[in-house]
Amino acid sequence: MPELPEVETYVRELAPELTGHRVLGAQIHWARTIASPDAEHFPSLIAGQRFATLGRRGKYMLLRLESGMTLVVHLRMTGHLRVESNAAVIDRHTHVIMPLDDGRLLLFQDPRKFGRIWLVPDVEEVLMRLGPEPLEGLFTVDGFAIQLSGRTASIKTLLLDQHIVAGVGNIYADEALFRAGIHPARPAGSLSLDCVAALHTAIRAVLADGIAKAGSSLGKSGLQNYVRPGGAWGGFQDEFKVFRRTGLPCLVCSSPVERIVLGQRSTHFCPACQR
DNA sequence: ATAAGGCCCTGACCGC
DNA sequence: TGCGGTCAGGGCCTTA
Repeated sequence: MPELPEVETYVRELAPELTGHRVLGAQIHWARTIASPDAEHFPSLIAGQRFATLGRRGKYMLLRLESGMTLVVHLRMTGHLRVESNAAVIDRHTHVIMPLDDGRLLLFQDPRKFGRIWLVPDVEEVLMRLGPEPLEGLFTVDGFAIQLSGRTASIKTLLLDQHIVAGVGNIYADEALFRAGIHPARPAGSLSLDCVAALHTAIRAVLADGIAKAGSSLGKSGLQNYVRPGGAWGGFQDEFKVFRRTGLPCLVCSSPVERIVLGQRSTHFCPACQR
């Protein structure tokens, strides 16, 4: 599941492939992938546009075009954006095909069909509700504490709320809570300022480590798995302390890692280290 | 405004 | 081997 580190890896590795190249058009095989404009108008609008710079906001990829418009891509659960020379990789999960000016193909593939693509003049149309970037200066301990104060929902649930902080998903939420020593079911408003500060530090550290390892590949088969744009696996799954380690000994204290469900999401934690 | 639940989707996995 | 049922899960929508 692509979260901030996985999307950042995509952006870094796709940028040299796409920058300066022109899109010739688009074939759309699953109309709902195109969120804006509609699938009918998308191909003529993207045709002829040249990629300028690539960026990221939360879990959204921003492919900026020389025209000033931006191609925004959200991979959701199982989306893949890749550049291929060989049309043989086109399969029934390939929902958008964008030929490039040098004969290569920019492909959007997604077995689960949750991923979305926008082509917009102003990215704020898509991103306006997102909270601060966790690795940038606007994400502060004080601001984070204000967002959590008075909230009765579990801290795990609120870490997944993109309005509070952008880019954290299930993997990095569990790992950050472990690093901060906080029980995921704690009501968010019950955390002391010290706890909030520790969590703030842990979120930044775990995301930075995830980026350094090029994201987390979970070992599921085929397109179900996150892989880097060139097909290589990420490496952060080898650093997990609790995520999908249910029943295995905590790497710090040897207590069995537990799994609970919070906000309809699997949640993993060490009952001894996190209270 | 907040919290909780449903929905979109389909491959993988499980039990029989 | 084959088959039906269940699960995962980000973001958005509805309901209370």
